[in-house]
Amino acid sequence: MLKSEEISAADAMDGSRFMPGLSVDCVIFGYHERELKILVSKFKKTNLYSLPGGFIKKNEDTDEAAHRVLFERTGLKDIFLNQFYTFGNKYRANPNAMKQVMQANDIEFDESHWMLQRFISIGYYALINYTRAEPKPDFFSDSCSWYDIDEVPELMQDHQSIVEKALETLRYNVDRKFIGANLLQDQFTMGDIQKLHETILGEELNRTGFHRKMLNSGLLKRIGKKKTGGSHRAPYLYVFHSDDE
Amino acid sequence: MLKSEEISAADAMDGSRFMPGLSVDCVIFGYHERELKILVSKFKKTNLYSLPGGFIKKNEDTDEAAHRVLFERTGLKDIFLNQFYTFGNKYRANPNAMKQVMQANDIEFDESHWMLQRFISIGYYALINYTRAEPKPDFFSDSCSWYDIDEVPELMQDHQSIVEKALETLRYNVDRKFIGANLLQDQFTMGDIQKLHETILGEELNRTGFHRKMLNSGLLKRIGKKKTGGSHRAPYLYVFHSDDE
DNA sequence: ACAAAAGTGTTCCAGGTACACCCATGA
DNA sequence: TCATGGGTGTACCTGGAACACTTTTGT
Repeated sequence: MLKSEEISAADAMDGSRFMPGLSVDCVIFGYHERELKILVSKFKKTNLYSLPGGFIKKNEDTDEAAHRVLFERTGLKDIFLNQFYTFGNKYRANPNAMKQVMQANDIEFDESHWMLQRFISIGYYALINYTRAEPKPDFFSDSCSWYDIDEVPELMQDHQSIVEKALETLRYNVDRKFIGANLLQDQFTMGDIQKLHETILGEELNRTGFHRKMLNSGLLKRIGKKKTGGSHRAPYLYVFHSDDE
Repeated sequence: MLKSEEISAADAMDGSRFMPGLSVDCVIFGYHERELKILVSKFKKTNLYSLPGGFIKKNEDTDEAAHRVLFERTGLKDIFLNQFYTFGNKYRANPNAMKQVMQANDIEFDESHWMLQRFISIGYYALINYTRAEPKPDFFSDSCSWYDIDEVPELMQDHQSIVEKALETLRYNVDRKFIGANLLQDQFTMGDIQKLHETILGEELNRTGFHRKMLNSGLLKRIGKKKTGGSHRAPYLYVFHSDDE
């Protein structure tokens, strides 16, 4: 079902379809069992790891390009996506890495190939539901998979600092935007949200204070009790208001 | 003294020097007599107004490009400059306006000229000292001058929304960053800062609360009294700490 | 002496933190 | 019935808003 959207080898190498010297890079966050994770791609037949990214079609908004990359990698649409910074250092070119990639894919190229030039990259971060995503590698990659945020392999170029800036932005926005609504299941307990926030921020939060702050924010709606849990009082379940009101 | 940095007609039109399809646009804020102002350029022999902007040289950081634009328009270096958003709507092209500009400058061009294509623009906002800037038009402009923020003429393309986003970011950051240090003179009274903040935010602030908040922030240093003022108690003068500590 | 604006003290309230206590549930 | 984690009440602290009062200057 994704086939129609997939980029073929010929398409991927046809620089004339894209805005030259420009790319989008996506820091795609997921959350599972108290771990914050991101998606990382590994280029075929190399040891090069990178963020999922792509180029911007000549008749495509940059936001559309980011959504397209996201869809191609995860199969998900209508995702929370946020532009956070544009990386325009003059040394942002990757000739050696890209040569390796093209050689590994038996692609002919010369020194002036467009993929060897300098790129300016627009950084987006996305929040997705870990259980719903089905990570898929692109044409150049043989894997696209989840890594715990502190176990990310060494990334090519400045992608490590892109991740850091994304994480910084996420932390900065954590109690200002609907973070949980995108990273959690539809129904969750107060403890679930608190654990999520603690994982993102990397620090423990006061339980009762957090509880009240969340309730006062008006974002949550209490719906019932859960029982399957362990040997303790069954907590309420909550949903985010925007779901149905 | 600026001559060596000025862009000549030939240079300005030589697209091969720049990253294609990319520009920086600068919202340059100044403050004078309780008015927040920005610099706006007017293209020669047209009625087109735009933000000061420029292209990114092939061997230049985007930040450097923004600083260069700023220097060329104001004669100032080491300016507070902040990237705030990248505008990548697919309709960001300006063929009609640019044709007018080129015709007005007797420049020959055809339909495929690089300046007629789609541009993605990286938005920066700058804070400068109104009294120190010496606004200078560029090659294509016959003026570059200050406009009160609510009396800005109609700007070409989406420049109006760039201004709005810059202002929004400025308001958001007003008590988080060293706003005053960049927009005020070296020495100022508490009333001066309060009036600046009120102007930026577009609302009145509690005098005593503001006073205390500023003192508690630890950013200010009290240095002495001023007397020249009107018929009232002489207020203290302050400087920003970073100036000499 | 009076008006004007600046500096400072006091009070009040909201939000956050901390602690305590009770509640419900499964082993 | 006990351990465990969830829900809620109360006390405290801090920072901002609001108000009053005092201080200093020029007219």
